[in-house]
Amino acid sequence: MLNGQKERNAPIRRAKRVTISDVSNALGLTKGTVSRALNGYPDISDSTRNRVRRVSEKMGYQPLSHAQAIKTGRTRSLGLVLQFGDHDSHRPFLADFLSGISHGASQENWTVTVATADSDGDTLKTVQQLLDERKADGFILPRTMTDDPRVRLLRDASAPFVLYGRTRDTTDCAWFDILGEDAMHDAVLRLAKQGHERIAFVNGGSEYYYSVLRLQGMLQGLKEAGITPDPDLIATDAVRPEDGAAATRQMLRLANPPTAFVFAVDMAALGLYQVAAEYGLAVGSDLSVIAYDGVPEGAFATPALTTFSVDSRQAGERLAALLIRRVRGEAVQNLRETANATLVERGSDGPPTMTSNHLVRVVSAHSKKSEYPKGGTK
Amino acid sequence: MLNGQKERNAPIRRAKRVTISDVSNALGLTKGTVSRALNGYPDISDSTRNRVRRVSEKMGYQPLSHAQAIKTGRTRSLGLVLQFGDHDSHRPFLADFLSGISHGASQENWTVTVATADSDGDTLKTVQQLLDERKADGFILPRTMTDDPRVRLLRDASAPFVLYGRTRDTTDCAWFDILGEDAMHDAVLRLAKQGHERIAFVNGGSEYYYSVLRLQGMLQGLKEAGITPDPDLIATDAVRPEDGAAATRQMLRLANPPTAFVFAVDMAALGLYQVAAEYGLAVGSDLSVIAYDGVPEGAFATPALTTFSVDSRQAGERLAALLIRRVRGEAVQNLRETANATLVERGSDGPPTMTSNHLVRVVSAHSKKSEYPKGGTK
DNA sequence: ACTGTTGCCGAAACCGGTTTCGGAACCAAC
DNA sequence: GTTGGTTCCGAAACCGGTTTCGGCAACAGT
Repeated sequence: MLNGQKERNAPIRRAKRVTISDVSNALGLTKGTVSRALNGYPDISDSTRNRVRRVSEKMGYQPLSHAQAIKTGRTRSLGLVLQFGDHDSHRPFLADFLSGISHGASQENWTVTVATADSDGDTLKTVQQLLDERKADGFILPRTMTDDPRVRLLRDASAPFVLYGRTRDTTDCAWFDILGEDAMHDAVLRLAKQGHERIAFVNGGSEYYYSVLRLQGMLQGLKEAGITPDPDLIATDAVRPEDGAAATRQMLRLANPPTAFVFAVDMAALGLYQVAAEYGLAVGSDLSVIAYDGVPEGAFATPALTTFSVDSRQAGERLAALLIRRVRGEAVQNLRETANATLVERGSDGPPTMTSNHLVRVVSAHSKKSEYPKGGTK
Repeated sequence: MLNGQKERNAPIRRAKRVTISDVSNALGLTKGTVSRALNGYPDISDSTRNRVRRVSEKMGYQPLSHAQAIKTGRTRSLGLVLQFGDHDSHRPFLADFLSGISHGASQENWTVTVATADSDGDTLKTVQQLLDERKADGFILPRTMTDDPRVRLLRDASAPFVLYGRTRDTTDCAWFDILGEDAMHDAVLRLAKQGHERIAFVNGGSEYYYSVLRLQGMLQGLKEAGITPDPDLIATDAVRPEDGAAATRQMLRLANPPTAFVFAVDMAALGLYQVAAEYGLAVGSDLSVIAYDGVPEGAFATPALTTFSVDSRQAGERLAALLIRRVRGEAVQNLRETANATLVERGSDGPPTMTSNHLVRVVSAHSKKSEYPKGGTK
């Protein structure tokens, strides 16, 4: 679609910039020479190069990125396509994440172009468009899936990108990721040490690769704690409170319910609180829960949610740095970093106050009771 | 600072685009003519113009914004500089807000460039830089202050901008805003109707213009309810839970404490919950509270916070549309829109269970008691 | 029939950079 | 004193558009 007809624009009066010609005139050189000097071409003598650098710095010369782009195709801007859909995904971290990206970008005098989409297809379309319009030189891909169509698209277009998260096929992939598997592992061991023997795991969206990893970490933790995994105590695809509540409810109705829960996602874990209230169970004693993400909402729950918090700002900053290096041609093998989530100990976990056997009686008692009155939360 | 030397770039293989020359060749016209035809110059015959439009559409021609920018100075991108500082400001709404902006921008084939800053000075510097580098044709200014330096900067540079919020000096200002004053007014009347007679108001950051407006709305509400305002029941600069807690605590210790609170900011209102727990007061009955913003955290408090929710996505979308029209030269007088917040009735308000006199006894009893044990929240 | 207008388009300059190409100057070697 | 090879810079083309200017053809006026 062409942008319509009579789009007559108002003039923007802006301070006139110092151009490369200004610099070259001041130096008595041609603009071609100045350009080559500044861009590190080898056929410029050191003395001239230094002279050019000094003068252009003094004159405050800054090349106009879109003027360079016309020849180079590069804009010095990184693209970020956020997909907001059904569940709130990265909503809570967004501010920090963006702040980190922007900070990392501006370090190198780059900018950030963001766009949003509301479906996978929409996201791909948007990425493609940004690429076509040269509005982004490369992309940061948050929330990577096990098999990610964005990766396929960009790989095929041989356009630079960097993942926030990992993925199955790592060909051409650079990434930054938090070791969620380690966090899950630690969470299980912590609960086991507190005396829990029935530990449930409620995983996040199964399309995301982090789910694969976190499950692995959890299972490894169980193994080290000497607990045999029980398939009934593993749920998937819980990302919203409702999902978490459903999973919790189902597991509590087992003949041998868990006394502790590990959630792969904070927001899902918040659903447990609601179910606990329904059954009259105290979170942090009757029922323990540890989750992952560090969303602000967790701090406002009572008791506050023990969680593994990720530093989204750092993630953003590292991703920006990595992507810039990627655009500049560095090999992906050098561009893979990880970091750890940090445990925030709060009040939602602790030694169990009842055994699984005791718990099952409380739950069933409540179930019978609530068949008559319309079981309220209060 | 010049971007260093040997920044040798990797080639990006990208689908080759159809350029204006391709189109002009196909038509047997010069590229100048094609350009003028597409951009609505009057010296092109209707028949030619239509022919050009048809063919370029069929060929999928899309002008490269940075190629146009080199001559026009415009990139078709709107700038958004987010300031994250001390308190979390727009953190919770950011996702929706961005989504709205991005959506509004892409409607007209524009893009969004975002940057972040962590102080007022930093923000101004960033805006200036984006302007200098032509990375943004105009700016969306969220959280406008009564006297906003960003407005002064952009006004002086005669660069287009649009406010999210209003400000004192409206010269050259276009805006979109939510009528927070109406919300505050309605909140007061609602509480008054429930039977409250002592109604406190805890305002937000006093540098923001919304505080001026919301206070006005609140006072108007009191007036209509026939309640004389009490200066002791008005606090300011509460934007975080701690701030709200402090204000609440102070007012509860008055000889004649309020039974209801209106908060200008949700996050501050969450602090009241903590203080209520300290004093053993039940929110929603012993103490009523209504706030404003609609942050997700409010839904997770118990009881859930009654609040006036703002549609940030809509705000973003409208702002983008307004800014684009502004860049295209439309007069600011046509570019001023407002909308209303919508009341979300939840459990944090209701008829008072005690009079102010009764309340004061509960509070003082608790104060004495808590001098001995180390007063815990639990 | 001669002269102004007007409508419409081509030609060419321009925007601010990058990149290719060629040649002048200098040096060393034979 | 040629020749050959480097080193280093100027000249000019180029990128993909926009905008100014001028001129040709058609039309109207007298």
